[in-house]
Amino acid sequence: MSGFAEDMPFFDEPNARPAAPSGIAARAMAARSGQNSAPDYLKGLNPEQRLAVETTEGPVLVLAGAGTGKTRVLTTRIAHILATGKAFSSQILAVTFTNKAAREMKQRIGHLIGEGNVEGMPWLGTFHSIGVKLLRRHAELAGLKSDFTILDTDDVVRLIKQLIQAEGLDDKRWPAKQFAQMIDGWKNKGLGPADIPEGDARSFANGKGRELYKAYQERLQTLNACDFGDLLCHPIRIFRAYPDVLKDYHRRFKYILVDEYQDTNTAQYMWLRLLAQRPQSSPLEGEVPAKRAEGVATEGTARSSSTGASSTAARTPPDRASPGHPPLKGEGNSRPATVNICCVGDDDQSIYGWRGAEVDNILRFDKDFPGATIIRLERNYRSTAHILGAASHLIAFNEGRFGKTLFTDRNDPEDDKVHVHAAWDSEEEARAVGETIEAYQRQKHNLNDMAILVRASFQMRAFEERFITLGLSYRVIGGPRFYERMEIRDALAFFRVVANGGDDLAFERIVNVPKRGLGEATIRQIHDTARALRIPMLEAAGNLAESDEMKPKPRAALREVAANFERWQKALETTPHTELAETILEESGYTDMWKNDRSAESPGRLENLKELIRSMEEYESLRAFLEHVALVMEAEQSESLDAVSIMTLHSAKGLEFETVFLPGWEEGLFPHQRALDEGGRSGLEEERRLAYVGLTRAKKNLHIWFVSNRLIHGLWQSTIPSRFLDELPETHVEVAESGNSYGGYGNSYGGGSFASGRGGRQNPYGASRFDNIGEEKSFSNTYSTPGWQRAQANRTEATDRNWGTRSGHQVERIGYGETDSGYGAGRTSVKGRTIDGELVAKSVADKPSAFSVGDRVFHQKFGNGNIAAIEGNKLTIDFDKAGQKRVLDGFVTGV
DNA sequence: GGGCCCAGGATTTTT
DNA sequence: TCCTGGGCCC
Repeated sequence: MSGFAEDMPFFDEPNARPAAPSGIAARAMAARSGQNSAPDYLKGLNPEQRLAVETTEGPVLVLAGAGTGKTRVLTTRIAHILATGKAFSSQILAVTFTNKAAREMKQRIGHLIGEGNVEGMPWLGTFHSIGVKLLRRHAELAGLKSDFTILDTDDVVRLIKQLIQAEGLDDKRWPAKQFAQMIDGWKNKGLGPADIPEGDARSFANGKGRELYKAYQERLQTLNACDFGDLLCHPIRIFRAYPDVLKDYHRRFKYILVDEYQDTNTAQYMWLRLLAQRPQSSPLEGEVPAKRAEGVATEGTARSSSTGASSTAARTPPDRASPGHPPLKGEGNSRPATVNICCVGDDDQSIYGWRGAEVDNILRFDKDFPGATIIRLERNYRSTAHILGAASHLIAFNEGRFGKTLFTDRNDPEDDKVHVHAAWDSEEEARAVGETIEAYQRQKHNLNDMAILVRASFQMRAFEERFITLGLSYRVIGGPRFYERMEIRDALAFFRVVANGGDDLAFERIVNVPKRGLGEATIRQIHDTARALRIPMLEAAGNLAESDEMKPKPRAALREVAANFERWQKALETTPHTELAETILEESGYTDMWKNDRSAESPGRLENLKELIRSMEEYESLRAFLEHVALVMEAEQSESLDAVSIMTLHSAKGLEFETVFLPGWEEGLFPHQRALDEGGRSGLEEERRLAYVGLTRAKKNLHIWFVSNRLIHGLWQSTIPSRFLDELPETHVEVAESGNSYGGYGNSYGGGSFASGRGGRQNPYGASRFDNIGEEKSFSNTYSTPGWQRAQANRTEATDRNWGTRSGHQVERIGYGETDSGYGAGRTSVKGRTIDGELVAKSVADKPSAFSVGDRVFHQKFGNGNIAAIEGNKLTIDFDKAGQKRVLDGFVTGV
């Protein structure tokens, strides 16, 4: 990564001299078709976008900054390839990460070239959906049948738990969930049981990690099932072991496009490389519009005749290209040995490293694909100059990046600077954000145009609570997904068994739902019988029901279950699937179960079940629906309501809003402590990219908040403003006077960086690994300024107050009235705060309370009340108005 | 099988 | 502090 600096001149090349060979070709072509009568779909593209669209041959990396028209380029590029007859839609492989992105692309291509023409595009989809498609065609090469089932995380965990128990291991000491994550991690890297590092193998299950992984894969095979990772790993293995198969796809795919390339993990990378590499590419390939019948995508893909023999040959290490390979630019017309692959992404928006994404993939694109054209899209159509200025300045603190600078032509002196606000605590923060939103609302802004983007979901609650009291409509995006709800998964399990009697995991899930008195013992018996006879559990249950090995009660229950499924399976052929689904839920007693349930959630669950049935209507058959569900774990949100969106920064990627609120910019929360502890410097850089993503979501108005006190795990902790605030450029930022100021009557902040001006960075408190990262260059003087030294000298538990006063003279009004005493930092409980694992703020939480039961006290938020109980410094108080609450004694005063 | 109690965990998330 | 999941008892 450090090598990038030297390579920089090359990276700048495409912009400096856009007329790379392929560019010339593209231009020539455009000229031929008449420059002035350029097709409609090319109109309105800027020169870089157009270059990205028209450079169809050879490897191309499009570095598309936030808001620079990435999707537009991708879709127009496809439209262009189709419209110019370079390939049929069935010869284009276009991969995305999410179904949403795939859907959007399909739609937009449709708009460009007419709906009728897109219907092809059979190979536009997510990595996983394309993986399934490949695997269904060649299942037998992976030891599966083509109707294999796809397990979700829940199934996987249950299965692993069984295996751990079968090994005679303590499933508490070795949690199945953890192992499932390990397997996932290995599969993200494309590693099979034989490939995993010895250390990894030893670290789990008393050194049995490898055997367990192997056992897991074997079990999947007997179940004729795959997990998500396998959808990529199996095809990789097949491609490696059966060159004929791979070659067939080489012939098929003339153009490969990849969206969000910075998010690819190693397995996805390997998969792409296999498809993209053309060892003996024909000189004509990709140039002659294929008018042969082959293009019509007959399903009869050449299959290797040698079935079985599931290959273990592919034990080669990850397919990385030699890093030292110099870029072969300007090699005239010689065609690189790779397909026409176009990857679009933004290294600055790589925020999924923690789940296996390798930013490195995008950073070494030109090494992997020598002769690559790199095109930067830096013209931003989304945000104001202030927002872009702030974002660019911040992201420049990262080292491992290509380096782009977004710019805009927009220059409206009316545009607001980025607002930074301080608040006392998270409630105050929520209140202030609420007020700001209402102020915007009064100016006729739509709630739909506003979003609150948080780092961690626990932050959402304060906003929700506040908005409920205000009567402000909001919608939470993300959270528990529809298909992850218990009732939905149960229902799906019934359907899965009906569609595929061999789906043991689904069978186990619902065999005793609703309760039929089939306890663990019975289930074990079914399990054992099934294993012994190598038959599905459903079948084993049927056999047992007819034998006399069972006690009468479970026997009757089993008989009923078996009869039910038999009946439903028959009905599958004759009954419309939505109708059948309803019947199943009725006859199994599942709907009744929830109808009889008196808990608060049951009406919602019944509603969800109805919704499930409704959503099935869009699919042709039960099987088609199940396939969809396995791959699409999302539920559509209704857009009709005008509401503020609340979501995590992660789920905000790719979205944009007129007005964006970014609360919680405090050390420990953002950047998140765990990211720092576990990810070190790259962890910090990823957090910074997350901040960058957050900033660049805003079109016009951007408000950042930090608080001095946050309730974490039930204890109030004093906090320090995020280092990212220091990394915002003064010229584009305005520090608001008070928490709820709006539209900026606050005076501009003139005291240098947040760090030096406010003192109290983390540095004073302990040795930090991160002290000299990123900021060192710009703020190398930070720690020697008089301000910092003063701060260090003054550093006491009352830091909060310093923050307060720093953020404006009106701090008092952040509280409610003249409240220094009530919130006196001296009595505020400060839970031990760690920096790099070191306890830096001594806990004062265990001092006994000075109050006694029955005392009349006053609390800033809850008003007057009487102390009902005391536990150390925690008081239970019956408030006159607010009811009974537990508060820390530092927050109340005697009356 | 249901309810109670205690321990442990409490970023981010797609497929 | 608050929620979840699992163990244990009736």
